[in-house]
Amino acid sequence: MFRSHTCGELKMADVNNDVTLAGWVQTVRKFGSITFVDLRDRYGITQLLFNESLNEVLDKNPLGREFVLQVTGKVSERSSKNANIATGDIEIAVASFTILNKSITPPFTIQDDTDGGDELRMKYRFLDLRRNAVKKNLALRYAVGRSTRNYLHENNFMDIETPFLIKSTPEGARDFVVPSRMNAGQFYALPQSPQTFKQLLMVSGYDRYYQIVKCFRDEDLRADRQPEFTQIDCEMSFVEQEDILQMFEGLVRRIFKDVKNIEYTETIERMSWMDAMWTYGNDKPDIRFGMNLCNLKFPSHTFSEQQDIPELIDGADFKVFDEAETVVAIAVPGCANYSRKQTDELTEWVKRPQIGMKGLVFIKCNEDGTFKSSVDKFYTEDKLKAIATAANATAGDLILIVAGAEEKTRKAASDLRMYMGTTLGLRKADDYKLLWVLDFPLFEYAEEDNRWVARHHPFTSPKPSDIHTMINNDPKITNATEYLKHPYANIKANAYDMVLNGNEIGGGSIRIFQKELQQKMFAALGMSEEEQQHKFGFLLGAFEYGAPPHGGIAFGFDRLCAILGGSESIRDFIAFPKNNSGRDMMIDAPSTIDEKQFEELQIKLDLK
RNA sequence: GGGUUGGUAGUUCAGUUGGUUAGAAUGCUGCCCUGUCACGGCAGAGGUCGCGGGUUCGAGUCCCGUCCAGCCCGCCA
Repeated sequence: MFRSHTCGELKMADVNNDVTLAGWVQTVRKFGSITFVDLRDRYGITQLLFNESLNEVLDKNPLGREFVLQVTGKVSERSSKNANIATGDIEIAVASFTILNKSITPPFTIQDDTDGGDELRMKYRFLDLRRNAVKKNLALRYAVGRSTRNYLHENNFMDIETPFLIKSTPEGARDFVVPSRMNAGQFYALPQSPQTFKQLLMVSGYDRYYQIVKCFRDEDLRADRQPEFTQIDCEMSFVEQEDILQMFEGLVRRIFKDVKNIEYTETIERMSWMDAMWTYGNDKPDIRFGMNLCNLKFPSHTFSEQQDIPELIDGADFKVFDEAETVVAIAVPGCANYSRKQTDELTEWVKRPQIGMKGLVFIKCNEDGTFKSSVDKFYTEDKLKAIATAANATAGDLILIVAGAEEKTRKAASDLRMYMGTTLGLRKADDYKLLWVLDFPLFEYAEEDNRWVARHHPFTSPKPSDIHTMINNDPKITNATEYLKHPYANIKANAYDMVLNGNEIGGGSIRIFQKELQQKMFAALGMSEEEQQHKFGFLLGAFEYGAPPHGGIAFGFDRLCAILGGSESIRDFIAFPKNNSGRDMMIDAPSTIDEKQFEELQIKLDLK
C-alpha cells in the first residue's frame, strides 16, 4: 500500500503516530524555509508541513498543483487550527516525500468554487470529478441507488439483467441503432427501456423484478434529458394499481429517509389527470403552492366533466375573450402593486415564441377593495369583482388572464403559474411534495396519421371498466375533426405517474396480459396483423403460455438524484454526461469510423 | 426544425457613441517571506477579440453568413 491512512481521517487522537499519506497537491503555501501543502484525496484534505530541513529538497523538486505525492511523517497538533476542515486540528510533519507523478497546470482550479466554465469542465471531466461539488453529487447518486436496492431486495425483488442489443420498434421515441456485422443490412436497437423483457420475465414467473438500468433515446436533449439515462425499472405480477402505488410510495419514502434523513410520513396526494390539467394546466403539477387555474372558458369537449363560467366574461364585447377558445385566469398573491414596467415584462414573457400568447390581461385587486384592470373599458367593477372571486383572489392579488387556443393557452397559464411561483420564491428546493397523477387517457390523437397513439406505451391496459369500450368499438376514426367524440377518446389508462415538485420522477401502468386485448391495442395503433407479428410476435406468443396479470413502474434515476440534490440539471449527477448535441466532449464522441469498419458492415455513407 | 443568450489572456469576465498601445481578477513564472489555510509582498510573461465576408478613413464594437456552447419550444410511447 502506498498509504497508511486517507487524507480525511487523521484527528487529535492520532498525534505522534507515524503515517504515510498519498494524494494530490491542492495548494502549496511557502513561507521562506517552511512550506505548507494541502494534500487531497477522495476523503478530504490534510495539511503537510515541510520544515527547513526539506527546503533544499523541495527547491530541487518543486511541487505543483495536482502533483501526485506520497509523504511519510508524524501527525502533530497544529499551533493554529482550522475549524473548516475535518482534519483541521492536525498536520503532518513531513519526514520524507516522493513525487509519484507530476501534473501539468490544470485548465481550471480544482476547488469547490472553480473558475472553470461548463464547457471546459466537461472537456476535462476527469479533473472536474476531483472537485468536492461533483463528488458530493455522485455520492448522493450512489446513496439513492443503495437505498433503492436495499428496499427492493427486502421486498423480494430480483435484479435481472436484460439485453442492450435488441430490436427496433418505431412506436415511441427514436431508437439508437447498431449495425450487425454478422447479419449484414440488419440492425439492433438500444432499448428505450427494458419494457418487453420485464413483461416476459413476468410470464416466466419472476414475479418481482427490478433493474437500475441504462436506457437510450435518440431525441433532442435538455438540461434534464440525456440520450443515455438510467431508470429504476420495476415490474410485479399479480398486482393491481393500488399494490403498485403502495409498494413504490414505500420506495420513495425509504429513499427520502436514507438519503435526506427526511421522514416523509404525510399521505401522498392523488389526482386524476383531468383534475391536474383542469386545476394546474399540467400533467405534472407542482402542488406546493396555489395559484390554481380559473377556467373562465374552454371547449366543452376537452373537459367533458367540468363546468366553465363564461357568464363572467361574455357579453362585454371584448373580442379577445369572445373569440378565444379558452380563457384562463390565475391569481398571483400580493402582486397588485406591480408597476407598469413589471406588468409589461410579464406581457413580454408570455409573448415569447416559446409561450406564444398574443397578450396578457391584468386585474389588480387593490387593498382598498377596488379593482383596476387593463380591460376596464369592457368590464365593470362588479364584473371584475366576480372574476376575482371566481379566481379565488383576495385584496392585494394580481390576476393574470390568458386567452387563445385551448392547448396553448392552458400550457401558457401553467407556465405562467410556475414562473410566478419561482419568482415569488414559492418553489423551495428543500421542500418536497409528492403526488400521484392517475387516470391518464389511454390514447392520444395523432393528426398527421389520423390515428390513435398510445399515450404511455402500447402495453398499458385500459381501466377495467373501459375494457369493453375498447373491445366493442372500431378504433377507426371516420370524422377527423370530431375525434374527441370517438369512444376511444374517453378510454382511461390503468397508468400512474409519480410527480415530485413539478417533475415527473416515475411512471408506469398495469399491463395488458391477454393476447386478444394486446392485439386490439396494436390494431388501434394502426398496426396490421403482419406488422404485429413482425414487431411483437414474441410478446403475443408469450401471452399464449399463461401470462399473469402484471404491472410496473420506472423511475428516472438521474432526475430523482438531481432533484434530491437540489439541482435543475441532471448532468452533474452523471459521471460522464453528454452535452446538448449528444456529444461526449471529453472523448469527443460520436466520431467517424474507419473505412474497414464500413466494409465489414457493408455500409456506405450517403451524407446529405 | 425553431427561438434565445453567449463566444475577448490558461480561466472567469469588463470593454462607453466605431477612434491612440484591448483591461481587471484569478491562474502561471521568478524573487522575497517561519504558521499559513482564498497566505502576503514585488516583478514578469501571457491576446488570430470563435471563424468568414461586408460597411467604414478606421471594427472587439455595426451588418450578413457560419461554427461552437448554454437554456427553452417542437420532440421525448
